[in-house]
Amino acid sequence: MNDDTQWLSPREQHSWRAFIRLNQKLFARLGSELQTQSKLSGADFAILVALTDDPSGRLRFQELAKAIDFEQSRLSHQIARMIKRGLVAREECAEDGRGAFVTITDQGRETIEAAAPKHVAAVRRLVLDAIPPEELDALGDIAARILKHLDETAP
Amino acid sequence: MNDDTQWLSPREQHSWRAFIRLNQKLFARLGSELQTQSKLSGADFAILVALTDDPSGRLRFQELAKAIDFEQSRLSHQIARMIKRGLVAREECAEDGRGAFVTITDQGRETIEAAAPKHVAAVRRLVLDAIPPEELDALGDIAARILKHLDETAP
DNA sequence: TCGCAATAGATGATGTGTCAATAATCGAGT
DNA sequence: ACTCGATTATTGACACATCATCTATTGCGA
Repeated sequence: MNDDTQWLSPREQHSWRAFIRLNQKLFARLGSELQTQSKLSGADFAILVALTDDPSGRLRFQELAKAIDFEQSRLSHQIARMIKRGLVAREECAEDGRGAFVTITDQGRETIEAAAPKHVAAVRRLVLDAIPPEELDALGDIAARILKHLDETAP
Repeated sequence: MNDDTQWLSPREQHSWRAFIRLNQKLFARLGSELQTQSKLSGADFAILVALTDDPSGRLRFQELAKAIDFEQSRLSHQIARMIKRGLVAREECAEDGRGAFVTITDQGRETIEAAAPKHVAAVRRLVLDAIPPEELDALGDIAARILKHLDETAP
């Protein structure tokens, strides 16, 4: 192994591993609470929130995909499953014969309205209660910084 | 909706959403680079690293599961797939008739030794280059704090 | 208006994660 | 020595993600 590799320093490694581990545990935990309390996956939740955020309660596939950062195909499968469960519906698009809207159903609305408070409570209990507001701000700043960098180093 | 819910303040929401989004994007990106450069999933990588970390290159399922924070069943499926690809092997355990070891194969070793430098480079390029060392430390501290809280609030 | 690249979305194959149920073995207490 | 609960790992079913491929439509330029 032609070793000009810049391995992580112990300090770097320590922080990086903590970060990785946090992500695995935290999102596993949040996902599992969502699942047992509200029968929703994280993806379900994100989609229902995005649809609720829009005044008309409906979005084109592309818009929705962009809003929650899903790939086209992932979204297509996801929506197919959600239609089967009655959470959303497909609606043909008049102006563009190829396109379609995704709309939230009444059942979808009820579901998200019941789920959201529980989810917020979980976030508060698991994360916000663990760190003071300044640190949350710091976390947000760092996240935003890395995100920006990621977008600049676009694939 | 009986609303005594403590919704997130705009400030909280801002930080929290950035954090979520970071996780989705960053790990998707790292995973996809790992996949295309080294034909490994994040799980494959974690397992090979854990096995390499151990001097004997072999671990009991339980130890391995604990080391990388996998559930039993997930690990079992994962190892089954990796055996099929020749990256690891199963070895019966003499002292405990129930148990088994997972050992890294030569091919597994070659694979991880080729993959690791590329992965480290990706972490450096995508993350460490985006933030100064103090912020990485801060990130590590916050992550550790939340992790500790998560373990205390055990499920 | 014809031709064709680009766009919108669907689909099937495959790999991955989770849950519930199962089977084998261990070990502590009787 | 026996029994029974705990531990160790596997399995099958299903939800989810990704990739490559496919179809239909649009819209642009010759």
